[in-house]
Amino acid sequence: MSSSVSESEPFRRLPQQARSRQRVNQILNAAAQVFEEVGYDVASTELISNRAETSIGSLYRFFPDKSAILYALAERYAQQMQELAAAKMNASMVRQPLAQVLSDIIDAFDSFYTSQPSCRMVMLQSRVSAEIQMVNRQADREIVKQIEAFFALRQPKMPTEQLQLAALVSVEIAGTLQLLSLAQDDKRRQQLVDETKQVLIRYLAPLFPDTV
Amino acid sequence: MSSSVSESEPFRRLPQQARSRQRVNQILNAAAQVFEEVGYDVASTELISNRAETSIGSLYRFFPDKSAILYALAERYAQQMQELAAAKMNASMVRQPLAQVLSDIIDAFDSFYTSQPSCRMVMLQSRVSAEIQMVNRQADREIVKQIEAFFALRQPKMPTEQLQLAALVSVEIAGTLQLLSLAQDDKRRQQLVDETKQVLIRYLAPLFPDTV
Amino acid sequence: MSSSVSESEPFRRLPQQARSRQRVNQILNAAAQVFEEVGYDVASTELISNRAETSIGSLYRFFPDKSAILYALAERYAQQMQELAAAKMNASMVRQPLAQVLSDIIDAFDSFYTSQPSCRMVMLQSRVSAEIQMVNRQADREIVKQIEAFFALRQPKMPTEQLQLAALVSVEIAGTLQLLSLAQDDKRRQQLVDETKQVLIRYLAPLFPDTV
Amino acid sequence: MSSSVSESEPFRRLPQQARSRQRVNQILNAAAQVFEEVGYDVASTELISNRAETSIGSLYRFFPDKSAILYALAERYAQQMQELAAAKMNASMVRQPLAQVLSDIIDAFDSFYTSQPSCRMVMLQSRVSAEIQMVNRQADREIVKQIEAFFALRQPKMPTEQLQLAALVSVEIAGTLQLLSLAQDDKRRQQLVDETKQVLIRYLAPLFPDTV
DNA sequence: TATGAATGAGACTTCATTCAT
DNA sequence: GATGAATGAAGTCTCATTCAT
Repeated sequence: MSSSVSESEPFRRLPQQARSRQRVNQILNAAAQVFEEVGYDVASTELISNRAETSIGSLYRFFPDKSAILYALAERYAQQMQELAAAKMNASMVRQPLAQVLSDIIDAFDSFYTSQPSCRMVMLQSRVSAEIQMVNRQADREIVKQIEAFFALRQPKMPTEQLQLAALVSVEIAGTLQLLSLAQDDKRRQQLVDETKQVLIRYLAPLFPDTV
Repeated sequence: MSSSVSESEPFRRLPQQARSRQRVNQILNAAAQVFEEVGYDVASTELISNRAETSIGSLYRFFPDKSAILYALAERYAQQMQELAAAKMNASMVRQPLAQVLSDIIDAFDSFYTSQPSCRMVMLQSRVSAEIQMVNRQADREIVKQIEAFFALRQPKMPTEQLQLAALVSVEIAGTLQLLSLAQDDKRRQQLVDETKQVLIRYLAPLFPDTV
Repeated sequence: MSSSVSESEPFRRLPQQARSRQRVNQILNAAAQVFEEVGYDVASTELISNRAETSIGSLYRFFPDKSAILYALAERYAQQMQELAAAKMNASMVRQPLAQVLSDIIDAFDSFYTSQPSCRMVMLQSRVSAEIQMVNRQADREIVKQIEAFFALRQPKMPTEQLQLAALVSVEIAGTLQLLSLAQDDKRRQQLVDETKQVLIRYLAPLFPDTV
Repeated sequence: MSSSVSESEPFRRLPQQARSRQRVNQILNAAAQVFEEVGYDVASTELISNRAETSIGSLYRFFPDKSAILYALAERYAQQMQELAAAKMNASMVRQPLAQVLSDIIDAFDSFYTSQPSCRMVMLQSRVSAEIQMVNRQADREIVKQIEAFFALRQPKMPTEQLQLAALVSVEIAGTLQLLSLAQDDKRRQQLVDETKQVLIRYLAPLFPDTV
């Protein structure tokens, strides 16, 4: 079985891992599509593996069960968002006006969500599932921490607890309004994006009085 | 069939309706418990009917399928919340300071959620399910309209669209932060409740300059 | 409950029975319709009782279970056919040519079946059900006996066993071809009716050489 | 998926097909037994899969629902009968006396039915079910066509319509009498078999005057 | 390692039948 | 007697997961 191809393929050391990673991504991409199209509950593992052009057996090689796919997907999106946040909220932006930074990051997230239509459903569903299983998704915490760190740079004297709270509340607000905006038509979505900026600015301005 | 006995025995229908309503409530209460305990997906109609001390057949007499129970429950909660909002935001409160009204209503919702532990899960899950089925839950819209009307009383000159947007955004923010707060310990929850008030006041104050 | 109408209805002795009979007929008529429309298996007792404008409880007052309705219906049809056969095959027809008698009776049955569209399904289904339960429907036997008796009149010297066999075979043939004919369009049905006459004449002629 | 492995391992598909076919046959054989023992309605798919020593899931991999099993079984029997008819009624028998050919084929069918006790029930039930669903079973038509072709060989000048009618009527008569005979004890069954031959000979003789 | 046939627990649902009113 | 809500056994079928090839 394996002997018939043993000489024909030159490189095999690294590709092993690379192919696994590729396979995982195929599956995640397929799952993202399928979850978006029919919802998590209705999506069957068979449908996902078909869409990924793999077998169901391969799917289970990489994911212990169906929910693991959802979580991995949520993790992947969360990581991408974290990178986005990192790019827009790093130390070099500390001197920028807060309104500018917020506006930029919210626009960036809007672009991201818009270009990843499945993200919305994955986020919603993984949130509900995580709730039920009382799982605290690590990636979510990360982004909050990042923003907290950014806030700390701007207001070093503020107590950690308050920084944390502000970061958490900001992320939560931005998250829901974002999710809400994605269900609307384009005009309405833009309104909601703008309103999100307003909400956050007004909320945060008193906390960062000299850097707005 | 039902018309042929109309002259005799005036209250035959009524008791039946009452019993039906009671049965429906038994089932909804049981479902609320079960959904909270094990989550919507894991909850089986059999488990719900057992918990309701009814037969599975009776359950299916009143609800076409499991999701119908979820929606009915969400509807019931939504209606209760609507009544809560109506009580706290009626015309007689127009002259009260906005901060006061907001604080009261947020506290009221906090009490409500706290006393109805299943509400959170039901809201989360029905939101996700509704998303998938693109169902726009009427009850959700109602509460937004109510708040919009309240805002209109305080700022009659504001364009409808802006009123709408402010109401929607406010409801959405209060909703998530509430949901978030319920997952926390008591101290943290109180912090989040207070922060919710802050967020909304700061967001709404510029829109209602003379009535804060 | 029963006191409120006790004086208003004058006659009550006989009507008791008469009403029962009427109720039974309502149910049988409804069942005939429903069986024809959706088939025996799919027909639910609730649907039948609704169609009969009675309650399901009443239905079960008169029939111990669902199959009893089918059998009662089959019995009713069988009895009607028996009467038909009796009318067309009595002693006064012994001197008529056999071909004439056969033709008349087959036409009579054709009219009967055509006017009772549900008969076909009832006969088919009750036959299968009876097969399974190894029930020998009495009414079926009756009609065979009747024809046997008629044959005996025309050929007194023929052994009973042969008479029986001829009667059974004739009834069976006429039955299937009839049932087959009813599934065809009008022209084809007439062809089959005519062919049925041919088959039986040719089969029976040698048995009744001097009375064809 | 299936194309990417086409070059290696030439018989991967074949064994699978063979196993599938075997599995299908297991299920059909089990179903035949079960249908005969308890009747179609009472037979459950679970019972069938147990009897087939398979899982219910496998059963549903091959058959969409219970009725599909019945139809497949009916189809299988019909095909076997067709082959039987083909063997007994081919062109080489055209010069044989018709009485001989009929006798042979009726005996052959009698042996077939006797050796396949479930056949009777399946035929009866599938006929009723097909009636209800207005399905015209192809296999039934085939055998009629075959006999029609055989008749045409013997009487080329007879109009097609008459050939068709004669074939249909013959099949129908042989079918019922066969089915009837199977419900009888051995002696009676033989009588009915003989009588079936008589009926058909007398019916067909005038149509094929020079080849009886 | 990849495959996909096989598994079977368990979900949803129906409907014949009962029985309190 | 009549009613129809209630019952729950039993059915059909799905799908996450396993495992032989």
